[in-house]
Amino acid sequence: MTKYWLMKTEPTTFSIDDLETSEEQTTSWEGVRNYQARNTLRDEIQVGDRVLFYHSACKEPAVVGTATVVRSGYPDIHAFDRRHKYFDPKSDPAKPTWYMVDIQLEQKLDTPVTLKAMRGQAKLEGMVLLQKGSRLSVQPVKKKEFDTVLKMAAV
DNA sequence: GCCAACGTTGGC
DNA sequence: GCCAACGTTGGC
Repeated sequence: MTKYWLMKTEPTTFSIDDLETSEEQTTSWEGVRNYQARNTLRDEIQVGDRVLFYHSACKEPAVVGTATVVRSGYPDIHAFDRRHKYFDPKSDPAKPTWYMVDIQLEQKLDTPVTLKAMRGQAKLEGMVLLQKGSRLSVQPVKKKEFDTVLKMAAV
């Protein structure tokens, strides 16, 4: 069954425009270094799942597009590369600590759904993103929440 | 740039 | 195993 997720990225690092201009509009989602998010990437996300693409730590935090999962969890090889910024000496290639998935752009929203707008929407009250101190970079979204966000974009 | 919230590290 | 110190996230 299709599941729904939200993935955060700082647009200065990797934005929706970067995804749009990627080959086949597809990218690997590497560099997640949080165990809870790792578990999600490794164990839960399946091909065909849908993703809200969220820009964080920027002028206007917002959901800016949607993506679909085209490859489920596999080891984050950047953790093994000594010179890479995502290198982690504790990750053993024989038993990787970190995982990634591949996502493909579905649509870039004409109207981003801002964090502010989402906070004003009663239907999104329970959304993980909106909880106090929520820092998870890969987080579950309910179907109803996913649909509500998309509806808000189509104004 | 500030700072609250959170996760991780490491001494004991 | 506790918990203080530290580093990071991310909204404002």
